[in-house]
Amino acid sequence: MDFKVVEQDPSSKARAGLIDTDHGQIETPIFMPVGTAGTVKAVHQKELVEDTKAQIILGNTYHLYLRPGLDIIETAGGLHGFNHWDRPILTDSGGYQVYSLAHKRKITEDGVKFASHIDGSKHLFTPEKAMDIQRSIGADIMMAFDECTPYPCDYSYAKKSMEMTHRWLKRCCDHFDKTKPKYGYSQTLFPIVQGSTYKDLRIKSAETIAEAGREGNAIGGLSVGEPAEEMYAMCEIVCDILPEDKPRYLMGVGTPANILENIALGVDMFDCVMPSRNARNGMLFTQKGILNMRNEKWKNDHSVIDPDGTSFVDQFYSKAYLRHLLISKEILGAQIATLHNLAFYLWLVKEARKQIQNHTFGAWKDRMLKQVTQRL
RNA sequence: GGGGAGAUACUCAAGCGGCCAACGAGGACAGACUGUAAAUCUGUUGACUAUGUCUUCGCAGGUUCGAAUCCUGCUCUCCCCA
Repeated sequence: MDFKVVEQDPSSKARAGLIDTDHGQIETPIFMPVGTAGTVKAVHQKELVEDTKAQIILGNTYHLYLRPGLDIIETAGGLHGFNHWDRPILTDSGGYQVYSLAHKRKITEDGVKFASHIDGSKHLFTPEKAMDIQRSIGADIMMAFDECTPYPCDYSYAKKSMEMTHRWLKRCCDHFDKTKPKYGYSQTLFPIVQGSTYKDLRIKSAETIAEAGREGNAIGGLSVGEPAEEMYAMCEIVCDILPEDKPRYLMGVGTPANILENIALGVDMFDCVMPSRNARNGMLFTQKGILNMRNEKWKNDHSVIDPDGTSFVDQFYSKAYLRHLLISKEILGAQIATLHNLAFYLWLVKEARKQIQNHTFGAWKDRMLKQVTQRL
């Protein structure tokens, strides 16, 4: 993997960059749609490429390991061969499941024992195993195995957890470095900053992660319920420590406003289930604000979904029709809404990149922030 | 023509003397969702001059301190026999 900053915004720490992988180039800042189980829910690969303009998607170590299982993915030639996405893939390590499935797992120094959410079977995830699984999946960007701490999180726990995540990182790096890619293209490993909402812990963690000297760095443990201002504060501290010449990936973020604010702090990569999940639940994000498409006010509104939208669905279908589909729980409703939201998120980061290159990012960001947070 | 069963809020459907403005489901309406246990979850859903009052359980009477619940008549629906 290779990264270079191509333009620095003069009014903030925002930058436009390029990531090169063996599966192609990624223009940053970038939003990466989440495809946990090997699919970005409700969207075909063809639509993902041609309509949403996705450049890289996520997969999940925990979910894919449990189902369909690594033997099947390896036989297919890795996840790329399995789902026929031929662009870059990033896999989360299962660290988020340590948080989201907290009541189904037990943490020890060795690793995390999960009781499968599917059948209750027990599975021990260690840093080494997380590397092995991601090698088998064939992710272009692999994530270190960490503990995503909850919010609020008391200081002593946050510190202990962070220190363990750092020890796990060492094990991840060692194991990554002594194993090889399985499918003939290169893979890289991103370590993850933790430290909850504590400034000193975040500083310590960012320094540790920077010292690991990997090709890119991630910020985790945020957007877990803390106020946005705390997220920004932590992100700022961390971004200032993480090396400038490597991509910074803020995990699990966020709303359009969160993304703009964090781009301004120097973040290059984002992922979030929000555009896809909320789409399925009837929420549309647009330049002009947020629409709850299930609301009665759209019932007889036959104007196009989003006149500013870049997806074909935006001008092709009406609000009234989309509302009908969503209310009726018709599958097409989820598909249209997801296409719209992902296309919007990808437009947002692409436009941010353009504004950074034009040195107009600051004013544009302020204007967008006012708009995207509106409730329509 | 004879016999039987039933009519409950937008719909279906519990309740069968007081704990009933009435279980539950659907629908409708609103909200939540941030490295996806999520095409999921939560709340509201008779009216109002709203920590209380009023009007509701086919219609009209009656019994009772008290009725959606018991009695009488009527209207309508469904089933079986002729």
